[in-house]
Amino acid sequence: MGEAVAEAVEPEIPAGSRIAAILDAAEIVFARSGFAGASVREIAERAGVAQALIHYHFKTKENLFEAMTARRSGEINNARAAKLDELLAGPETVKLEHVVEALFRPTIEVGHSLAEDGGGFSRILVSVANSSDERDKRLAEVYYDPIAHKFIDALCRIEPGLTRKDAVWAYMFSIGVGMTMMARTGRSTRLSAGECDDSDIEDMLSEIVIYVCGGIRALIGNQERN
Amino acid sequence: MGEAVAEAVEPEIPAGSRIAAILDAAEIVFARSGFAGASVREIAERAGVAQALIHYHFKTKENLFEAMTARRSGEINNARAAKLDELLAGPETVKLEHVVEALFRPTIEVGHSLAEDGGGFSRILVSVANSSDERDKRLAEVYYDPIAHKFIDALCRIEPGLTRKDAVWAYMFSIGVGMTMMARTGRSTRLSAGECDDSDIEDMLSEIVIYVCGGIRALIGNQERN
DNA sequence: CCATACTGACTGATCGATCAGTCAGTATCG
DNA sequence: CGATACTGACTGATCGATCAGTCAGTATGG
Repeated sequence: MGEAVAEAVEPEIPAGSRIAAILDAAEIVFARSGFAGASVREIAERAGVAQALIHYHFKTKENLFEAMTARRSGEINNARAAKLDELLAGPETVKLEHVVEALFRPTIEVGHSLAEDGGGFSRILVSVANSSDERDKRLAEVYYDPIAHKFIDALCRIEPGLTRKDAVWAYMFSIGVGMTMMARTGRSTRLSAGECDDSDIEDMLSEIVIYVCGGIRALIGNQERN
Repeated sequence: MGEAVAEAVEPEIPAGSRIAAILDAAEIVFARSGFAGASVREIAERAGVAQALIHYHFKTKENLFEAMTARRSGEINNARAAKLDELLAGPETVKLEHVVEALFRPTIEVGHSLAEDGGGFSRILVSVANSSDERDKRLAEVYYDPIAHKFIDALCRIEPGLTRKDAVWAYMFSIGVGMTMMARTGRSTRLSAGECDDSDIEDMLSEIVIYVCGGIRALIGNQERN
């Protein structure tokens, strides 16, 4: 099948437009305050537009939130899919470590742009992924389930000892580990007196890859335990 | 030093009291709507008390949130500490699997009470743990850092090959995996067409223990990689 | 000339918090 | 004993602030 996957709703967003300014502002404000805690007023102020313009373009606060989510999710998942396809298309055997890196690296590289403290869309992604709220669950399903299936399929293919069930658990748990990285709470820095710096992306990512691959491999050959 | 650790602020909460009713209601409403999304009015209504009574007892919405958090966190971490101390006090060598279970089981057993859909305090814990909000960060630090240090120390003791730095990463990543379990989004069920049921606590917990122990062990002997 | 982009002024609803005041119980004192 | 003083628990009413959303009208550019 083709390559375009998750857009078709977004009719392109001119980079310098007021719409892009609104989405940028929304990303920062929603990241800091969450959906309920954010106000359309503050987003408008930060974007330098009238509040009514937001309602003119997006109609509701919920639509704005979804548009902002869709924009970054498209970026992230296109990059993820490209990396994964490249790995799977190659002639040599695929290392689990490379798949895991394809899963995580685009998320942090896209997610940590904007927002002065480096935690822009990442923070939103964390709360959406962990929320039981109906809106957030729908967004996770629409924008992240397709890529999840791709990675689960890849896990099954490169690790034939992994049952489908354990591959799904492996994926879910690994995403959970990734959330630690995305949340950027500074807790690891505090708990380690500075040794584990969660703003040092490369260091954290290398540790995560080791841990996650170890976890996934531990699930292989697990089918007779049930 | 003594044994009492995290209370001393709470002057006991009579089980059948109105205060307990308010805390129960707060737990349900905050779990569903988050801090900003919840309203003191709704909590009062669910508790069957006047809204003003909540302000009489707790002064502010923030104080109410903290009191509710403190109550359950005390339950959870007392149970965690008891299980861990019991393991470490025994004569035989401590298995990593048992430490991991001591970390997670109290969390789900306490956290999944109340709230019709089984996701009561768990949901609050997830959002607090992953939030970059100052209030949530303070709560995590006050109520969860002490027990975190206990478990990190235990990891270092039973797995001498683990550096302190990697033990902190191991702890952080493992908590991240646990969050997957606490969030109860139903996503694993959806992604697996029913095979991975995140409301089947025992099944999920046994998978998590395998994955987390595999991840932690993969970090052992990692010091020369940097 | 007309659609698209955009705005200031506004609305009704709802928010957390505060208020004066009620009421049952309890200690104090003659 | 009974009157007085005082307490904590609790409430209905209401405060000002803020919320998302609406609308009539203006500017602009093809």
